[in-house]
Amino acid sequence: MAMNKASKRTEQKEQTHQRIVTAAARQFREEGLGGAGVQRIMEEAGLTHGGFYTHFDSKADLTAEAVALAMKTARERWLEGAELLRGPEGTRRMLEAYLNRVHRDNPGAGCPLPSTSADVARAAPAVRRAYATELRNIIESLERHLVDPQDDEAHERAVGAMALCVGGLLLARAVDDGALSDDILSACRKFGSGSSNDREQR
Amino acid sequence: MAMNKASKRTEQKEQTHQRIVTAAARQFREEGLGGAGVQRIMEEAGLTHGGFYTHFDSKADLTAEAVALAMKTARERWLEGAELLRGPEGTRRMLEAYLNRVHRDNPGAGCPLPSTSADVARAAPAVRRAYATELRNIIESLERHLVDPQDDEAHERAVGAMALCVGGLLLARAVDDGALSDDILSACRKFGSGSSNDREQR
DNA sequence: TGTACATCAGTGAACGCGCGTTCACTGATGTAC
DNA sequence: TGTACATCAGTGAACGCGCGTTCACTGATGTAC
Repeated sequence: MAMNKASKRTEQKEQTHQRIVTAAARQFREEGLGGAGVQRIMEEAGLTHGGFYTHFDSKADLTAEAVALAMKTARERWLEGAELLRGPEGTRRMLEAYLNRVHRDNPGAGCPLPSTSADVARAAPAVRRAYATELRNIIESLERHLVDPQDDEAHERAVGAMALCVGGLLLARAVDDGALSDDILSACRKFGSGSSNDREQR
Repeated sequence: MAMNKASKRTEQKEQTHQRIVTAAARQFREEGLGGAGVQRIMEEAGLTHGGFYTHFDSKADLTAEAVALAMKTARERWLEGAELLRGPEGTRRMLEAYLNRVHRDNPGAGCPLPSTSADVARAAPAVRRAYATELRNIIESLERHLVDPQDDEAHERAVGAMALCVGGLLLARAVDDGALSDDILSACRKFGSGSSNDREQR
C-alpha cells in the first residue's frame, strides 16, 4: 500500500525524534530554554549535534515540542488520582502533591510551568502558541476533575490553585536556604487549603 | 581630613555605578538574567562595555546588586499604601495592585520575582544569597503591614498571597492570548480575595 | 535469489556571532610643592 | 598662584568560548529488476 509508510527506517526515525524531545524536555526544565543547548540535548539522546536538523527546522521548533510534551506529562500527573482529588479536600491534596520537597528538588522531572514560563514569555511565537494551548488543557482538566462538581467558582479555584502552586514552587526553588524554602512550601499549602475548605474546616 | 573621601571623583563614580545597576535591574527583568548582556547594560548606562570591570568584579556581582535593588523597589511598592491595605480587605487590594494589566505588560518596571526567580535558582551563590535576604524582607514586611494584626495566620497569608501574585503574573505573561491572560489575572484575584475574606463576604 | 542502485538518518568539521572578560591606553581631575 | 606629577574612570580593541546553524560525507537500509 502506498499509504503504509511505517517502514523500519521511519519507525526508527520516529523513536530517535522522541528521544531528542524527551531529553530536551528534561534539560529545558533543569537549565531553562536558553540554558540548554542543541549539542548537549543531542548528546543526551545519544547522537551528534549535526543530525539535529534532519529532525527539526530550528531550536524553536524543538522547544515548542518539548514544552508541549512536558506540559502534557504535568497535566497527567496533576490528574493522576482525579477521583481521589474530588470533593472539599481535593484542593488540599492537589497542593500537597505539588508543593513538596521531592518536586522542588527534581525540576527536570517535574512541572515545566515554574521552570520555563518566564522564558516562554520571551520565546518564539511557535513556543508561545504551544504553551497557551497546553495551559488551556491543564486549566480545563483541573476545572473538570479537581474541584467540587457543584462549585460555582470551579474556574477560579482551578486557575488560582494552579498559580499558587507555580508561584510557591518557583520561590521555594530560588531561595538558597532550606528552612525558608520549606517554610514557603508549607505556608502556600496552608494558604490554598484554607481558601477551598473554610466551610468544612471551621 | 583624610577620612573625607567624598571628592568629586568618588561621587561621580558612585552615580555611574548606580546608573549601571539601575539599567541592569530593568534589563534583567525584561530579558532574564541570561538574556541581558554586559554590553547592552553599559550602553543603556551611557558607557562602553570595557569600563564595566572598574565597577564590578564579574557579571554575577552586578546581578546580585541589581536583583537586590529591584526587590527593594518591589517591596516598597508592595507596602506603598500599607495602612490602606490593612484589615479584611487588605489582601484583596494587594492582589488588585499586583495582578493587573499594567504590571503584566511592563515587566521591566515591575516586580522581579516572576521574571527572574527561575534564573536565580540556577545563578551564582552571591545572587542567590542576595535574593533570599531580600525575599525574607519582603515576607516580613507583608506579614507586618498587609494583614490583620490579630491574624494568627498572618505568615501563611503573607507568603501565600505573594506566591499567588507571582505565579499568576508569571502565567499571565507566558500565554500568547490576551483573553486567556486577562482571565488568569482575574481568576487569581478572586481566588486569593476569597481566601482572606470568607468570613466577611459570606 | 542475487546484484546494482537510490535513499536518507546520522557524522563531524566548519561558519559567523555574541558572550564575559582582559588590557594597554587616554585624558580629565586632584594633589604636592 | 602656577607648574609637574599621580590617580583612575572610562575607552576601544582583542581574547577564548559556546551558541545555533550549515554542509559535504558515510554507510546501513530498502527497492528494482
